[in-house]
Amino acid sequence: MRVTKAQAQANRAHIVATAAKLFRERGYDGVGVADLMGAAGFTHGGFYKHFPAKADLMAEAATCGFEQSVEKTSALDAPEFVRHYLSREHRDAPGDGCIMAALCADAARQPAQVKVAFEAGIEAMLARTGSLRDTPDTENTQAHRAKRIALMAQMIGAIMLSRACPDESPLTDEILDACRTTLLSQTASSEDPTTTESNRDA
Amino acid sequence: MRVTKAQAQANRAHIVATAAKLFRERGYDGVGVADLMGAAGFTHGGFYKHFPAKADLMAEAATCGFEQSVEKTSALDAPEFVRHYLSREHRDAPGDGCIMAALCADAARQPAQVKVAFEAGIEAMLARTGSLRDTPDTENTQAHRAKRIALMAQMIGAIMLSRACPDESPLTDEILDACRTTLLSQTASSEDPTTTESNRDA
DNA sequence: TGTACATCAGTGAACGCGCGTTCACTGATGTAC
DNA sequence: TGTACATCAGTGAACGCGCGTTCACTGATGTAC
Repeated sequence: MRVTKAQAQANRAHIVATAAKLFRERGYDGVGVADLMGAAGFTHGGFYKHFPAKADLMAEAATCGFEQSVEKTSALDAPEFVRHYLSREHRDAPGDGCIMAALCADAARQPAQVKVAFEAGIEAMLARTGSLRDTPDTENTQAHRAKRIALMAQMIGAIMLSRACPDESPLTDEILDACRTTLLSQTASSEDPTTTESNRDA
Repeated sequence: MRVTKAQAQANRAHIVATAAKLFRERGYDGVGVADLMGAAGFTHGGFYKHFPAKADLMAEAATCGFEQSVEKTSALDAPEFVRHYLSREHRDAPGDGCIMAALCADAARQPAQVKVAFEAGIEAMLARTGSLRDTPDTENTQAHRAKRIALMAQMIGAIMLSRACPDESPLTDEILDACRTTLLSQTASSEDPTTTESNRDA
């Protein structure tokens, strides 16, 4: 049953991408190796032809997840980014959403290789928020870096809090709305006031 | 080996408190029933004399964790709260820290009873941040509730991001410092400018 | 280009282990008289 | 207050199960001649 070198490489990438999604949906402990390989269309035994251990896949899947996020974000300006991030769609689809909002608590309890991947990914996301569409070059300074960190922390915290509430709880939407309104009024105060406050959709 | 009714009640409370700490340190999946009962000074078999299942303890431990947080916070004013929450001490001691920062990602994947406990706890914490020491009554309005939600989200996100970085990474401190500085300059802009910016200790 | 052999991606049974939960048992506590 | 019996908190062995990982095996791919 040997397979082309190119095919093997593609299969490996497919396993990583599948893991990146499943881990975000169910957490690192919520996805077994057999689960994962089945979802990717293989049997579990082959796993160790690609990865020394599950923890190594966690680290690679994290890197993959950050790359996806950076890519998805690349065409947005700052208010679009906030609205997209703090949408109900994002909250309800962790598997396709931000890896930080889904897994950073899990990552904190994982071995070094996973945390190193998170550190690099967080740096990449910070760089990305510093170069969103229409961002003036003056914002790419050390002083504004602190503000971007605070922005990211708030959005991640909002999604996580929102997800921790029962689906039918009014709090779950209120948290997203409150943070979106707060952030947009801060952002837009220096430019276009029409895009703030009243915008409560996705 | 039967035990006084009062003693049994005390033992039960001790198990819940032990769980509240261990869950925050290692996550719900990181603490087994035998682990937990051992840490509380019992053997595992007795667990089911107190709780129908592990998930029920998770919910009770969550309620207990929120109560602890509300209590600890009761004597602080707003800047003290921010400084305390975003300290290195808090980041490095999740077992004694905020349950939201430690477990809200885990809670999002747990059964309804756990998420209901989180919802109630989040409400309680929101009420608490609305009545910190020296808070003017004017802040206890619907409009300020949104700001308090945004504040909480940011602080929770900051601790989680910080914990996801490797211990020796410069990012882990930078995240706390950036969020503390940003929040204190917002808070203090309307009162005392001397307590802002330069304060980089716990 | 054709043949012979080594490689190795993927298979599926098997491993030891720890998990949540159950159960028969113990013996001090609580209760009924 | 004293006695007889029921209750039940806590014990520790046992349950089935799914976990991460290992291994002998397969057979198409890659390579050496």
